[in-house]
Amino acid sequence: MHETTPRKRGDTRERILDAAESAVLEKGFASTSIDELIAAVGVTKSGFFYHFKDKGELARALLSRYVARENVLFDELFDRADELNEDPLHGFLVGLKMLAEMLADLPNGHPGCLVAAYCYQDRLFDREVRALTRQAVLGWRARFRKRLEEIAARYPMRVAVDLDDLADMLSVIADGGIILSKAVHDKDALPRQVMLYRDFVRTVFLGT
Amino acid sequence: MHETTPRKRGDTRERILDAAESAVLEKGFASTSIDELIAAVGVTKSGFFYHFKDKGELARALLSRYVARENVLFDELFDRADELNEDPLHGFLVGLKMLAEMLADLPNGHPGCLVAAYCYQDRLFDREVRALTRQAVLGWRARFRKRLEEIAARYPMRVAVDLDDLADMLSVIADGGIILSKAVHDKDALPRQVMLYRDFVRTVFLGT
DNA sequence: GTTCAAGTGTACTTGCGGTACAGTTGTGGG
DNA sequence: CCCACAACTGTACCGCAAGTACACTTGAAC
Repeated sequence: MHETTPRKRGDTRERILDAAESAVLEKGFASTSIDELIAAVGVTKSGFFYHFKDKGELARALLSRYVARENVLFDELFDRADELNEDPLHGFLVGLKMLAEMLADLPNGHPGCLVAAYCYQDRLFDREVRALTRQAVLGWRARFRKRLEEIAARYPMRVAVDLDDLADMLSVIADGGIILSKAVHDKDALPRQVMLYRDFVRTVFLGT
Repeated sequence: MHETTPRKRGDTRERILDAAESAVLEKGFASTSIDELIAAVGVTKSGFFYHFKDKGELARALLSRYVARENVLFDELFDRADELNEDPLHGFLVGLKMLAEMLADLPNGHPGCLVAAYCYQDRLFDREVRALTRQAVLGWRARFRKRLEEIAARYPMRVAVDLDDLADMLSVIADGGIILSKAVHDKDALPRQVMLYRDFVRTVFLGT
């Protein structure tokens, strides 16, 4: 009855990561101070360094957790969409609509993509972190490419596009849409862009 | 024969901005130290503070210059495309192709978008800077929406999309494509995404 | 009732961002 | 010719944050 045996209440480590994630997305990694994190969490500096040997280890842990969570989220969302739909195209279109609705339901808009944040500060990080961001994006490409191949096996392509590019386009729309939403202070801009991507996918396989 | 009367050779201020721009795009604003900028340019700290009263003023000047340059670039590129083509749709499609080619010709890939970098560090900046990023993105929306309206006046829309969203999508593709390119270390990913956007625009107005 | 994970407390070093301000230099105008 | 001004240089300083070191405490599990 143990396995991990955390401690009394909600892992301090996780709460440090929570505080760090939102701070990094608002101000960047360099200007997120350890002092502010420990103040937010209510732990001492020694407590912080007990969990992370230095700031670099925090960066790695933050990104790993983020990527793992995103993958779980995509798994659940598109699996759920597929349960409602036999056809791979309509399953994907339903999944995209669910994604847009989920994004629209976020009360303060999407907080930001850590991979994007890290890309714009990549000289701060070691090769391990850079490899992780690369693998994350390539993982999303592989994930969506697989789905697009299943669709292309049943539907003729009305517009000649490369499936890797079309798969990448969803990450591109997500990251670009987040920036758009943040820049114009319109949280609905991101879900609208996802729906536009959905229109494109539908048109590619079903025509106009 | 003066007007601005700079000084002997190439404005120091411009060279500071050059150094700052590439540093900010690689490491973020906070971790771009004034010391590294003055070392790169060959000026003293006092020299720096002669041109910028503090780091915030550097941030403002950097962004203003960036946005102004981007606008000039878009003006020139799409004006040139229109000269080659009477039709607004084909002019836009030619412009997008020229944009993709220009991006593909960058030897080290696109260095990054300052607006995107600032969005992911926006708590570092004052309201003036945030207003500038907002106006920049809204300006791009207005620019491309105007072109899309000219197209829509002559071509029926085969796919029902909002023109503001379709206009925004180009900024989204650019910013997201830059992140994709940086993340996977493939400089050609960005121009391919621009071409994919072009495919979408063509399909919206010409069908499959 | 001891052991171990999960911390606390205190003290210190280093480096950077930023401030302040007086002094210097080259060039063009009167 | 020299003076004014833009464009710097030199020096000195402050406060904050990252990171180090290490001795100590506490609560739960076995």
